[in-house]
Amino acid sequence: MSRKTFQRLALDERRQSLMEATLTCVARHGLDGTTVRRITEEAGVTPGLVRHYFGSKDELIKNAYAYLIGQLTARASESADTGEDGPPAAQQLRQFLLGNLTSPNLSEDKVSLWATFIGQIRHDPFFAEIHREGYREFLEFLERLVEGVLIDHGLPHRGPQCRRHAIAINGLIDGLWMEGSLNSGLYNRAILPDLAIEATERLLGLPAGALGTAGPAPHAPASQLQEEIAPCAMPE
Amino acid sequence: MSRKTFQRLALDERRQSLMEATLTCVARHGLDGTTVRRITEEAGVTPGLVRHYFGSKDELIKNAYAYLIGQLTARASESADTGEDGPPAAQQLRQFLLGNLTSPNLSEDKVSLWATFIGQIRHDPFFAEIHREGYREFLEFLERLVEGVLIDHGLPHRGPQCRRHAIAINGLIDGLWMEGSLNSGLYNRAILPDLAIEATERLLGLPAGALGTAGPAPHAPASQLQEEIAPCAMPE
DNA sequence: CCTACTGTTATACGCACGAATAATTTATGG
DNA sequence: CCATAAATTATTCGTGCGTATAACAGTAGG
Repeated sequence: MSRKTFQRLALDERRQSLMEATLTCVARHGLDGTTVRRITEEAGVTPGLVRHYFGSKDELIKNAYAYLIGQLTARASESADTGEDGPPAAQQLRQFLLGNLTSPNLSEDKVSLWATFIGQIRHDPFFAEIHREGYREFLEFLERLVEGVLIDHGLPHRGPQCRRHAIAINGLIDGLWMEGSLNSGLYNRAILPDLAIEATERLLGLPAGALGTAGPAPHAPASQLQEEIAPCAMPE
Repeated sequence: MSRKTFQRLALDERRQSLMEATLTCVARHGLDGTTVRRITEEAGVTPGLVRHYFGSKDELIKNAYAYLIGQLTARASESADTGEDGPPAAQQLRQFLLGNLTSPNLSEDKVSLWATFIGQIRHDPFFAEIHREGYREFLEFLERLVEGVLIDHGLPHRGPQCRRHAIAINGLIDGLWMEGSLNSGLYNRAILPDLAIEATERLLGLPAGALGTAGPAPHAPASQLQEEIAPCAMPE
């Protein structure tokens, strides 16, 4: 009986591969269905490696959560490119909303993962800390976008007011993202981007169309209705 | 060694007691930490009863979820009493917002339970069905409230428009409810009710104060702050 | 080419789980 | 007050889990 042949991987590659396999398992089978054996099978290795790289299953799962949140917030921020000579604030905010309410962020997998881990916040301060950090980053980023838009429109933009607006818009995004990802079928979720943009304009007191209400995006073609694919897309 | 003395309970009482013990366990230990032995210990009975009343642990958990959602939606609807001679629509909507963004609905336990089960939707159509029904009920109720308010203010209230408004406000409530319940400490969650009311006024295009922005509720005293304080903890 | 190192596999152990079955107690109706 | 059914307990069984340990194999330096 011969041993399995294997490949030595760099430390970070192996760790990353195990974390991604973990997220795949949690998304596919839930936390309770995620076992060390399944994770390592998904990653194509044997169970012993979990101990070798993370010490325990719990540690692996915590690291996988931090990895996921890092990806989510990074992608959310990237969608609105705030460069030195970036687009005007209104368009940045618009892209931010779009980025959160279309594929790939609007995904049943992602919201499922996200919710599963939220359920752990109460039982382990580590999860709470990761969540808090991600939320803070998201909120502050949004607050800066809001401030820029208000300035451009000559509206009052003192600190507390911007923060209140950011909290409300963030709530709106979160709620729509969740229900849209779960896709209960009560409405076509393709309406969400427009709906969020219009709602944001009203929340900020902007004139209708200030964020470019019509159509999905300046450069994208009109047919966005096509259902996004990616049934089992792993976080890359 | 003598046997444990026990009490015969009516079928529904026993079932309910087991479902509540299940929710307690899930909230306290997560789904993966919820075992038949723990559930029945919490309920003060022996593990055999799970099989007797629900057939299996999985069935028990599904029933517990349905029970939870039933409670949540019922309480949400009750908070705005829509009787024959109930209060004006604006106050009903206001109470609805308040009911969802103050204790006891704004609770870490509840959002933790809720998220845990959301994570199961993808793996079992039963959970998806329960969620869909609860969401539909919530949304339709909200839509009716919105319609009433728009009519009272002489604003356009055709069907599609009301629905869009309801979707947005529902998203807002969901998002604020979640982050507020998790209480990451980035802001005092006592500001949420006012914030939501103001945001809803803007979303619907109502004049400021139309929903009664000042103070928590007509009958409640001004000091609502006394509850959980948790002042803005400064991360870093 | 050898040797030391460590990433990786293979195997085993102890434990807690869900479920099934048997024994016993409570309630009910004539 | 007894007989009978149903509710509840007590115990057992097999399984899969997380983890620990030892054997093996790929890799690098001399």
